[in-house]
Amino acid sequence: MIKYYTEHKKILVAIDCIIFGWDDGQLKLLILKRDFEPAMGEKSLIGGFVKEDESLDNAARRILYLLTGLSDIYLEQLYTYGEVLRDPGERVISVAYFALLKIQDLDPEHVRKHGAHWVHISKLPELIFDHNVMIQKAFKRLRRRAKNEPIGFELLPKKFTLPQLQGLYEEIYRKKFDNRNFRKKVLDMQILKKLDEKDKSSSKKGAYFYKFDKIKYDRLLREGFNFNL
Amino acid sequence: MIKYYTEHKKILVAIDCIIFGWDDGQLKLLILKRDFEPAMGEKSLIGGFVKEDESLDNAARRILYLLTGLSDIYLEQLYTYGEVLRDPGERVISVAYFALLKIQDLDPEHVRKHGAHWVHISKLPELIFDHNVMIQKAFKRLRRRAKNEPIGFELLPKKFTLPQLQGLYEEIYRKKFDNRNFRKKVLDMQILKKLDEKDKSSSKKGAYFYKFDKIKYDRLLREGFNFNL
DNA sequence: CCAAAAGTGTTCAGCTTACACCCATGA
DNA sequence: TCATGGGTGTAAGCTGAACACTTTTGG
Repeated sequence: MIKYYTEHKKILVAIDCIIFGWDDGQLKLLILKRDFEPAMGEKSLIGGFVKEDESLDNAARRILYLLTGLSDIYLEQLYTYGEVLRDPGERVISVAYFALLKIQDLDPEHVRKHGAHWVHISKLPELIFDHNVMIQKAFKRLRRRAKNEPIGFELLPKKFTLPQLQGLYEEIYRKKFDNRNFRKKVLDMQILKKLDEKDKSSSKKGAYFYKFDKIKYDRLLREGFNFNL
Repeated sequence: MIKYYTEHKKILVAIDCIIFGWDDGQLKLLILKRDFEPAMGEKSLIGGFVKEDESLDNAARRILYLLTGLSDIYLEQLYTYGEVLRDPGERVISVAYFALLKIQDLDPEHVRKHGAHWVHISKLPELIFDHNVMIQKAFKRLRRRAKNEPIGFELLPKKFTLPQLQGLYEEIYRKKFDNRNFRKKVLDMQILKKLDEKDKSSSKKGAYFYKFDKIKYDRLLREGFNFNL
């Protein structure tokens, strides 16, 4: 193969993943204790370097799979961080990815074995480099998406109750919603299937389970429908 | 300096700029005829490689300055394209930037000398690699921003008329707006200063010039105001 | 029987949209 | 004087926000 760009310098390219999960009524992030220099022992996002023969998206998927054992994670490129001195080890450009997963799909052992753990978004420690900045951006992206795309369902279990869904949104937007208005808006979209089953785990009366109806959602999309919460 | 990441491969990182301009009532893009291999002679976006000692943002500014002679351009990172085979010359990751400028600030000679020219967005030719995809994304970004941020004023001259502003928005959204509603909405935001001067170039009656009042806009922002059109 | 969470409708305000005519002026 | 583009107000519909009580049932 002829190389055309030989006069230009190459640069290390990394991936960092901001992974959101929803657990026990709380929005959490997956954080790692770094086991290599520089900054060994400090807290960081999950990351890795992009290989010569893989796309950015594939690199992100590989890194996520390595750490979670999951391959069907919601994944979206977030932003690329390229300050010259952002990594004290060497010049590294980092492409940040935004990921959502259902914590209950995860093998807790697998995660712990890799030194990762979940941290509530209000209790984030100081992370290395510009990782806290990345998280800020990811959180904004989460808010925008949650308003306009049905991505909340990527965090909840397949079967969820309306109080759970509302709790998730209240955590994402850090404010309370009126439950009558919230339920009305969600149900009016007609993208949820009500199940006969109830979740009795958090009340005596029990709350009906719902499922996100992706087929119907996709059909409505084609008809010009817009998700809006 | 100790190198920590020696086992990882480096990759070429490029910048590509999607540059919007507003001229003669039309939304245009700045396009280049490529003067190096591969794909010499084909049409492309303005681009270049990131140097070892410059940030991504600075690389984008450098490349824009080189081509336009301007340094106060609206500039925003758009997305990073990283398919392995996107550039047939070699593996290159490209960070796309989204830029807006006032065509009348530009020295037409300077631009022409570099082989660049403006193309109306509906008459875009086939560009190299994934550049057309980048433009699609940039156009979506433009639409989102134009709705929620006062970026239309980056494209218009300092003094502009309301019919001009409306024309710009109609071109961005490819649809007509009701002029009464449009004017009302814009003026209600109270971020335009009406001048005494009129533009008589496109009608006998003449249309009043306005200026975007950035000071006032910034003050309103701090008070929780949101631009919305 | 009672505590605790689930579920349910209506009203009002504000915003968006639709819509048509007069004004100023240069040619 | 007339053709051309600039400028103006109002009514109807829709959407978002506020608001309080009944239901269910395990303990």
